[in-house]
Amino acid sequence: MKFTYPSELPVSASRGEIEQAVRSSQVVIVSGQTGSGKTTQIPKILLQMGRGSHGHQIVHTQPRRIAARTVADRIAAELNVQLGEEVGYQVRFDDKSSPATRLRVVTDGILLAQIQRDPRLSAYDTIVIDEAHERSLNIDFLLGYLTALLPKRRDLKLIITSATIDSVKFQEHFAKALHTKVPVIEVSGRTYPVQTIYEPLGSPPALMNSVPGFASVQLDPDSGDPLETAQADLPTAVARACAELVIHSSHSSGPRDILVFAAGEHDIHEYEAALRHHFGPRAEDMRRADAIEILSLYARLSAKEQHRAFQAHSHQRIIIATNVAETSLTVPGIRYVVDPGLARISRYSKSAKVQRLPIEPISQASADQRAGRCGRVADGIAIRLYSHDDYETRPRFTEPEILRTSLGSVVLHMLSVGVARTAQDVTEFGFIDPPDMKAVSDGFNELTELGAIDRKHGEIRLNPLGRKLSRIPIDIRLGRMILQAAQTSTPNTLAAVIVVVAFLSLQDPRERPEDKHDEADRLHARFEDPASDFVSVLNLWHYCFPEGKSPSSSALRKLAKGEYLSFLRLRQWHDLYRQLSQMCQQMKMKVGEPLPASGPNPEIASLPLAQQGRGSLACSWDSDGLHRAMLAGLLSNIGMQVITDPKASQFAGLKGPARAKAIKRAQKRSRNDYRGARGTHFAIFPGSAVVKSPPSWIMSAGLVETSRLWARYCATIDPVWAENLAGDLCRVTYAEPHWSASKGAAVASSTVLLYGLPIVANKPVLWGSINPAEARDFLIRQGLVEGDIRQRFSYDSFIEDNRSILQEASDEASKTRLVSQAATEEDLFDFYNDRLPATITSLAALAKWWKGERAQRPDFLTFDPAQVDRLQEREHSVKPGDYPDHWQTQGTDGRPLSLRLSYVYDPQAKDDGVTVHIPYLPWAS
DNA sequence: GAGCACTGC
Repeated sequence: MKFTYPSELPVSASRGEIEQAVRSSQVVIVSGQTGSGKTTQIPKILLQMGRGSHGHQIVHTQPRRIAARTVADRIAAELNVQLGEEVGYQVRFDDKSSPATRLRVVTDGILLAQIQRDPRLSAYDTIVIDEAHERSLNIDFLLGYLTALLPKRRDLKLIITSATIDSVKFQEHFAKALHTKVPVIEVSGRTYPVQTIYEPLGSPPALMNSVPGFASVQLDPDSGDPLETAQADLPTAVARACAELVIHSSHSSGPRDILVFAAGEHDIHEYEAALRHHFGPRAEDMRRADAIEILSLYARLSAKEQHRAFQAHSHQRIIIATNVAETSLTVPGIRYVVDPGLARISRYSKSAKVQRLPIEPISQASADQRAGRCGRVADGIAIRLYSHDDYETRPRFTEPEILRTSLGSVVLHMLSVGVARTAQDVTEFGFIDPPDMKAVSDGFNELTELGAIDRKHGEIRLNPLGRKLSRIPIDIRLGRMILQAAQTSTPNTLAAVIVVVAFLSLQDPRERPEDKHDEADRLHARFEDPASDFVSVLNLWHYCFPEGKSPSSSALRKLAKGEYLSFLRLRQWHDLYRQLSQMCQQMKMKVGEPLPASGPNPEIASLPLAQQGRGSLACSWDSDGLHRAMLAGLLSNIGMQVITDPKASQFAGLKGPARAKAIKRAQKRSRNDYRGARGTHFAIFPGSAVVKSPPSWIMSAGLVETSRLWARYCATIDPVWAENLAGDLCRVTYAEPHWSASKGAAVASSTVLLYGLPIVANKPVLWGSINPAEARDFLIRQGLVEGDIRQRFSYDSFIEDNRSILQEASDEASKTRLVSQAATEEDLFDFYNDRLPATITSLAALAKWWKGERAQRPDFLTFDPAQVDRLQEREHSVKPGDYPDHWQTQGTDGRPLSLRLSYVYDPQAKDDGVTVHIPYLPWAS
């Protein structure tokens, strides 16, 4: 290794200071703007100091994969070593490191994952967290974890690099937590000055006014709009700012491209239309000498379309971009920036528990970052389309992500590493900005919904499912689907679920180029399944990866090109599928093959690369199994269709065909309206195939609120599936309890509610069982729905005694109580006793028979005679999904044996859950 | 009838 430090990089001058700080302190903060060279030079300084040796490494984290690769590449080149030897990198699917590696550049997610295996991070003696000011969930978790770890590992050094303004916050945090001095080393940037100009809506053209003689310059000779035109809206304000900058550029030399920031795709189109209107032929005819090329840039664009912004070009350019251009992508040659000051920010709604994407004013830090994008090649100018006062009143920083997302995965991670056992542990963990109690308890609730945790005496612990879940490197809801699929007996269902889960964790590989929407839609429609977007996904998979194998790169590239699919994302999809299925195999799950549901769709069969002969294969996984497994992760994303007929008054002003058309549209719209969990309302996203004929019940993989609450990918479900999966999340209400002479039983109508949705409605319940799932099951299975049970229970007296009370009970709660009391153990006993096979003469035989019953009905309470003593405890808390029972049989000694379980409604119980008293009496007659 | 950007054992 050869250590040289380019003298033109500002950080080189601070080398001595940095070395000194790292020697004397455990935590060092290096702050500096882009271009200071801190990212590449600091690791070199550390290596030269001798860190990253004696069996320990230096780990350097980057927020993005590409960055991790390129940083490692550049450092290796500067040190003149082979990449993968002393300097290596590790990102998902790609590990270029060796035993000789002393410096490992990784994404922050990789380091986070390593904590699980190696909680003390003993592989490292130095950790560099780069770009800490981005404050992503991963970075905040890492910094929080390291806050707790550093006192236990005095030999471990932490270097944080960040933008200047954030460094104070990091310094204060670590100084306070570790009771030491935390040096901050300021490194100047190597950027050009940027002039910031404020032009709020309706104001005169400030840039031109600052240049004598320009005030009356025409925006463009062809459009005839003078610059003074008061701009009432953002698109015209954007156009005027660009016009000013174009004029400015014509009077100066050097780069002249303009970067316009927009909040989203919709805004991009609006700005583009305004710009084309203003620049007229100059924006159309690229053969003109003064042509202006208008491009857009956002993440969902195809690779080819994105690439255009980075290609060399001769004419002036205006690039309209979303936030991708703020941090992830650096557009070269930008001299000017136009910043309307808005962005879509992801927020988590605490009341509705859904993700929201509102358009909000950006923070000062974000505005400065945007302005900084034009100072990289020459003196720049940034025009802000809001006032200086507006800027001053904005928040200093964008709220860190940890305060804006659901915390389920953070909590899961903390439980699995063992740093938290209560919600308080989480809020008191060393986070720089600790989330509040409400957000944390929501995180715990999410884990409860997924069945990942058990609560005991105020302490929360991961159960086996939760422990497995924490090992699966994907979103926890998606991980839950995998674990559920692993439990189902149908072969190959797990493989199908993995295909879908992998799809859902990546960007959709289906592309829709702006000018070819229709053709792309038409081609993609071949894969559509009208009832489930997830089956569509599988159809796409079978088309792209017949036989489950990835075709050669060139074949896949060719296929992708003609089908409006992204080659890169298809490959990522396949990579992730492989990673997940290998992992499942390691966790001893039977994966199988994701074979087509029912042979190829005839449409698909006619396509060139289609797998012929699939039709002869029997269905290898069942569609119900796939959807049931997925539902385990999506319980709070179910929706019930609400049809409200449009009112005539809505069409009062319309006549004839126009009226008919409006009514039809309103009717269609009214069918796409769903009541979701916790009183929310949502609609199927127009891109989903399910929207064409909205089913009465759906589940959705992802609810996001923008213009309204949209369900992105959907599938039809049978809501009854949710009942067993939800367990004690379900609430049961009873109505109309009465004595039915024909059925010979107390009968009530029960409704099972999940998050306020009636997943099982108006089902008759016999004996007022508190477990309507069982009762319903019984009624159907035993053919008792129409009621042929002879009246032989001892209900008469109970009903006689309580008839008036039952009829008078007005509120649901008291009805519930009464009906529950109606279920006495005698009734259960009689019923079951009648069904016991005569051959049973001992508890062991009873258990055997019972086991057979359970095989068919897996939610039965486990009954093991060996555990009988345990049941003698006076009180047990039993989930409604469990099935306590009541048995009597004869022992080998001829004496009757009985296990009696009875329900007792407990009005004192805080939850709607039911406390069950289980007196166990091996009867001695 | 239309959604910001990242990331993982």
